[in-house]
Amino acid sequence: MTKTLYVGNLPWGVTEEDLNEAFRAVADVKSTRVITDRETGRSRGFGFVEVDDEDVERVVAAMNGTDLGGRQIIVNEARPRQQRY
DNA sequence: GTTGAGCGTT
Repeated sequence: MTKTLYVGNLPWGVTEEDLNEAFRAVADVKSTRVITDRETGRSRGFGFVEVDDEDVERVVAAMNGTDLGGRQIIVNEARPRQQRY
């Protein structure tokens, strides 16, 4: 099973490859997704990383607050997509 | 060519 991680506070130039390279050092990254603006195509400055659910806590502990592309990224378990508070 | 808290596309 896999779980999704929310990755925020990203620099504008960061890509899925950057996330993959950064997170693959800590866990087996299933997939990465950087949210880009649907209309303009520019990065929104955050993304999602999918890893094995048993690795989620380790990845958060290892990557949250670390530097990526010059900024300290925010790593946390993502919320369900449908629910919107 | 810009921006800076946030939670993604069917």
